[in-house]
Amino acid sequence: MKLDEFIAENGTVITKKAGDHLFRQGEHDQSIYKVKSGLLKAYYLSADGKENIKSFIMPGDNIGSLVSAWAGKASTFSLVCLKPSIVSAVPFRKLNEASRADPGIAGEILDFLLAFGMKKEMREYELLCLTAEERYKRLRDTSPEIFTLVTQNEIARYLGITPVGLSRIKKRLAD
Amino acid sequence: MKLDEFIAENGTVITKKAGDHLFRQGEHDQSIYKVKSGLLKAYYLSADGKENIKSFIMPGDNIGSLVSAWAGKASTFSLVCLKPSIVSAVPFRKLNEASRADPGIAGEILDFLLAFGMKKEMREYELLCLTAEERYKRLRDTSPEIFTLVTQNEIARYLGITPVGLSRIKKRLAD
DNA sequence: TGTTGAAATTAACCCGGGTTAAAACGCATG
DNA sequence: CATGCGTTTTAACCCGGGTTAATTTCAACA
Repeated sequence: MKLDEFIAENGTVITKKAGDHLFRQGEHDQSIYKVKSGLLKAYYLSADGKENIKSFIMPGDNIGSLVSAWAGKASTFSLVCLKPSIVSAVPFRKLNEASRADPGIAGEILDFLLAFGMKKEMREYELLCLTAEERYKRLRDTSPEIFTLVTQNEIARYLGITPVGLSRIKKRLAD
Repeated sequence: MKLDEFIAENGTVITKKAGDHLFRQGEHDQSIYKVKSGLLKAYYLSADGKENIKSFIMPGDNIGSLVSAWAGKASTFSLVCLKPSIVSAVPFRKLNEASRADPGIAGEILDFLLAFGMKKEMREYELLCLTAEERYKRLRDTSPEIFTLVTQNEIARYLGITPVGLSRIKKRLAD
């Protein structure tokens, strides 16, 4: 658990209320966050003001804008607390330096990135190959907890459809 | 360029004809491939036999099934040559060991995974937030070469629509 | 030059989900 | 208990893309 130690030593503990942002789309943010408690969501805001939810982030999860932290560009998404949350933030630069110096940390970061990559692959698969209805069934079967934590509105935006659309799907399945 | 050296030393050069597979969905494959020449595509086959293209892989690119190589599970996609191709394959295990031992290689693998993660994020964004028409325009503007390399059929399957749908979009835009 | 087969276009019909707006359902608060 | 506000449902209409099948285009080759 060298990585956790490193974050404990070098990270800043941040306490946020529901509705508070850690960063917003378009801003630069060089931190990687580890969630200690609470619930967050990462979302895109499209040109016409529509919200699309990238992911929900739960205690134990890591999150940060790779594009911003690594490539130094503006973040493509926003990160906001859905519930009061405590996270620890560590500058990506420090993490990167540490990984170059300490093989143990490098290994864990590697594992983390591989897990991250696999998760993204899964999401890509779902968005590319499955219908909205199939994505809904999958979410219901694999992450039922999420339905008790967020509104249906947000589930819909995560599935890539509107709340109205989701309501219809549920109705259709109830027959 | 320590990583390239490592692959040159430890990799196996493989020559394939157009149409040959490196691996198929459902199989186990522990290799990471670096493309020297040619053109490949990674694709999903859904239950009803529909093909969805995950990505095109060009010379210089790396590809492999993370799920299979790292987690030891069956690959979720197939990898096939669209043109005669030469790739070098290196077992993921060796790469992993090398990265634990050599910080230089670890650093490069880290960079690779970060770049990979960013690419996936971009794709997730496109599939989640953009319409098929917007995705088409984006591809046309950012990777025009691809249109000279593969059939429209494959462009469509990459965009997540049918060839017929793509033809309609082109028509619509031509006014 | 004509033939053949793959790729691309077009047309007709269908359907899932978007959009807008109205109704119904909570559930907290005074 | 009544009020009010956010969430969910329902309804009506629209539209993009799927599906199927016919047609056209084009390149390869005899």
